[in-house]
Amino acid sequence: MAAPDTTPTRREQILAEAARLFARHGFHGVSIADLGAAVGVSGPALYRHFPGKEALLAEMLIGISERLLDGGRARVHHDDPRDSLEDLVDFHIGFTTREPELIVVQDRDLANLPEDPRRTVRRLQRTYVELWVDTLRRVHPGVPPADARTVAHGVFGLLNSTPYAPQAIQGPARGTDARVAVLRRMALACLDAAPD
Amino acid sequence: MAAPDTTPTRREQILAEAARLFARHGFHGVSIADLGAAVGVSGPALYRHFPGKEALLAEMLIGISERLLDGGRARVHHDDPRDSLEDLVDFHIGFTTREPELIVVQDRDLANLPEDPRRTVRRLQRTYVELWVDTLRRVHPGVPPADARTVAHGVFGLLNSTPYAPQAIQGPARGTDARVAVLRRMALACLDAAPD
DNA sequence: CACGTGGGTGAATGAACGTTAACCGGAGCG
DNA sequence: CGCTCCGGTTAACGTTCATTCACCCACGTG
Repeated sequence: MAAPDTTPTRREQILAEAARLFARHGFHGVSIADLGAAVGVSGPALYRHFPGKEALLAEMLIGISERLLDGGRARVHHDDPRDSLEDLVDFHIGFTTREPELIVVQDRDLANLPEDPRRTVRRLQRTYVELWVDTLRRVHPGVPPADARTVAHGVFGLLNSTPYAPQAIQGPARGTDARVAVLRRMALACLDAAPD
Repeated sequence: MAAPDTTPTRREQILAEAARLFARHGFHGVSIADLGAAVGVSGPALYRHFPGKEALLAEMLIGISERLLDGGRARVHHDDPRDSLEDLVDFHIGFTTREPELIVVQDRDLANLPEDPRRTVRRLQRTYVELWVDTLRRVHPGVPPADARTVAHGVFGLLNSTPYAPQAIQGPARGTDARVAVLRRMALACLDAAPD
């Protein structure tokens, strides 16, 4: 494959900086002017790229949920559901380690979305959860759906704790590999704790 | 023991409503006027009880961290560290099920605190984490501190996922007991997954 | 009974912010 | 060359809010 375009478009720069800043200060803690400054333009220039601040957040959050859902779907097609489950874990861990800011924004600032995109995001999230629930129940058929949902939410909470680790909050760190290994083991242990 | 004073002071009413509203809409999503309305007075009346909006948040968050730390400390004095660990799990689950809004506010709105109280909260939180880390390492002496910290954060993420469960978001629900049981099993499984 | 104080009120103030308006320079192109 | 977008700029606007002011009522107490 050819080297992908290395220079991000202005639009992508803005979304990336917005993710960083929203993660650090919260949606309302970042002004349009701040965000402009972060990409080297000032204030109202952003309106050339997005219809407004909320629309920007909407695009970010919908993007995240879609990437999660798409990635998840791509990994549930193994013959052995156990393999699917492990792949889901690895995929999710990869996402949280590669883009901790997106994880933070996604569950911190959902409430700041207008009604309409919020429903979209929630629908996508629900579908992603169901992916896990179904796979889990294929591995452990005895588990009631409600419990499987509890397990799925719990495992997300567990894996999404990465961004709050002291080191992870600014830039990738030394101990990343060790943390990934520990999280992986914990997640699988949780998923196996489901039955009985 | 005598029945404790059943009528909360105005101050407590305000803190309770603030927790509810902040959890639902975020710190910046709730105006002083909203908050006043929620307790049946209007706007500036709150300044009779708190020096300002941020001070109110500070008191709430410091209160939460202190209650967690105190509760945690009260449970690590067993002879068998394994008992301490299980008590810590039960205590923490109790807190998250009894007061989901506080958990939400605590990790969503920490960033909205002024520098000074924020440091206080973080210090309290760190101490609470160390309580878990120490207890965990007493049970599994081989685990390196960094890994133990990863485990502790992960378990918090897991247990704190309760408030985001569809049912828990508004009022205590029917399936609470089942969820508690599942979470407990997962938490213990995580804690035992720590060593190799 | 006077009175101070605790807890309220509505109106005024001032800052921060999202958004819009008016204007502009340059790159591609007929 | 001249025109049209594209992506900037600064200044203005209007709202929303936290906070402060000036005033007020109702108690409990000396």
